[in-house]
Amino acid sequence: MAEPDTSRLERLSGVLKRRGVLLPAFEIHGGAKGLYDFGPVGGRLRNRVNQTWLNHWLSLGNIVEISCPTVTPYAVLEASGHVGEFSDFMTVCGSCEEASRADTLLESFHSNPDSLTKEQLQSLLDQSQPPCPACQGIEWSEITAQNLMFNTTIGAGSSGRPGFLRPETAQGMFTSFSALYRHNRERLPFGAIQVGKGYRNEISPRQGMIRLREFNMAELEYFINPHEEAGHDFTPWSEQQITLIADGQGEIQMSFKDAVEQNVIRHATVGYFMAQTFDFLVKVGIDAQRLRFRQHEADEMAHYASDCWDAEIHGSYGWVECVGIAHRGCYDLESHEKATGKSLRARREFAEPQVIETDGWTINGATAGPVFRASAGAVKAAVEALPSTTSFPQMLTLESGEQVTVEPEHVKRDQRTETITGEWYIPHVVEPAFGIDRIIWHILDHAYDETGKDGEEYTVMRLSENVAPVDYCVFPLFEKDGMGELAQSIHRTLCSKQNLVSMYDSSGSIGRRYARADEIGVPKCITVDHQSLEDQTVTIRDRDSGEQHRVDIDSL
RNA sequence: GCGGAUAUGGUGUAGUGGUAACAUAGGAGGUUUCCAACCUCUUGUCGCGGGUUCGACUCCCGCUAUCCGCACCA
Repeated sequence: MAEPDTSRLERLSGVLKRRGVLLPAFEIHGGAKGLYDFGPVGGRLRNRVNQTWLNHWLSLGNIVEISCPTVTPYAVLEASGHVGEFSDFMTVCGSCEEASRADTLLESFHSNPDSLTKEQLQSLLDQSQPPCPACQGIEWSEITAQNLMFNTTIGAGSSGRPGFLRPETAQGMFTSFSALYRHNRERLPFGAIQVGKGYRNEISPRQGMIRLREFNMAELEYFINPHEEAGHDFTPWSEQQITLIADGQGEIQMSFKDAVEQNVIRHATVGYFMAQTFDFLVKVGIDAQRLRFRQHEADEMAHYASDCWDAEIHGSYGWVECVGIAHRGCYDLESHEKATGKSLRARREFAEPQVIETDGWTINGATAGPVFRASAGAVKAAVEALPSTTSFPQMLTLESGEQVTVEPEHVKRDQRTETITGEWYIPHVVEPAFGIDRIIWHILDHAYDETGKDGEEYTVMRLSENVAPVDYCVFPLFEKDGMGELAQSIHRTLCSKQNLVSMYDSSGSIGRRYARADEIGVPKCITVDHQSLEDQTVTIRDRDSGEQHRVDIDSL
């Protein structure tokens, strides 16, 4: 692997800033850490990547797009576990003032300090006095909770409710489950996708686009019935060898199909979405040779997850996690169900209806109720536990220890046959979560090519046509004899077409204009020359080959 | 969050206690029959806030941001 080339990184960042792709946000006010603008070129690029992502998943046929608020009530994120998970308990060294995480300090004093409450951590810290990793001091300040989510108040004054800016889009998909389930005619599997902003108040954002405080994310929540075999078709990827870093096996090369069959990938749906993710990333211009999937080790995974893989892309910052694909079990829906008491379940019918025969006794409410009053419920439970052969009157000892005599008129025979045709279950979820900014960074990183054209420095952004921010540049060879007017009219015709962006450029020599177009990755340049005026044809130049061919204006 | 370095046109750099230079880029015009050519004209800059000083881009302090280590990264 090549050494990180920092000067290439600097030149790339320079191009991105100069050409309006990525810029530090609010720079005239001094800038803000971890916040970036997508400029006039980058904004379009981001949109194209988002659109390609949406189309990629919508094409599967059972996936719908939704959009949920970024402002999220406290209770939602408390139920999801984020309030707990996103809090770090910090303590500060008394001698060198270095801040440390309390659970990290206490790792050698407890098997799982992450699971302790703030109070437990405090008392363990006081007892064990771990040395400061920076200065070996053992004096520690009181533990404080630091939350990595942005706090806000929803509403004003005393009626305001606490809330957060969402740290991920996923919770909206879970809280909307009932609407999604109904929309999908109450049939699983189905998925919901959403692209949008997420927020994490990182202590120390670094490395440009890699760790941001506000970021673009795209998530799919795919709801499945755990009682059903997944049955995915992996033949489209059968020739494709993928680099996998499997838990305990190191780096291996194999196809998705083999990985699933050999249980390296532990769930077929996870494998299927890994394959789909691979296709998406290649589609938007990620170099397949610099893409790998890394499995989370057992202790790295959230406790409820059964398998989790990260798609990692190699670029100027080394290998960076850009997509996480996790089998989350029923954790999320169950958490919201517990917190709200609302059912977030799907129905499955049994292959064979279950017949339950009941033969026993129950109380006659009209007679037993007035007699036993407050104990009537307990009497009912005791009577229903009796075998059908019991005869009355009968002395019973209730759970409370109270003794009662149940007379024949207090009871009636209960003989029923119940047929249960199915059950309500909590669906399982497979979640591919994409860090769009990180992917865009790597698209640019992989596309950025410094060629030594005629011994001079020359840069080309070899962006995929699927995501290129500008589709066409239209140039008049010279702005005279009507060439400018013809080029303008072609430019406007192209712009009026859906999902097409064209740029008109007439300043500077033709070579300079090609160079400008190459630098922002315009795939095709159209040039109007003298011949165009005579026979209504133009030349089209291909960015990567530099070759030109002549076509009719009407065929554009 | 801690330590170190840095901050000058759009970009990359030079430089000075008396308000700034070079390259490149941008605009207008000219020239040119297709890959950053050339000529003329032109636009635009000392991160922010204090202090010292007659005067601060320059010296001092604070802040912010960037880069590099350390720590952190569900």
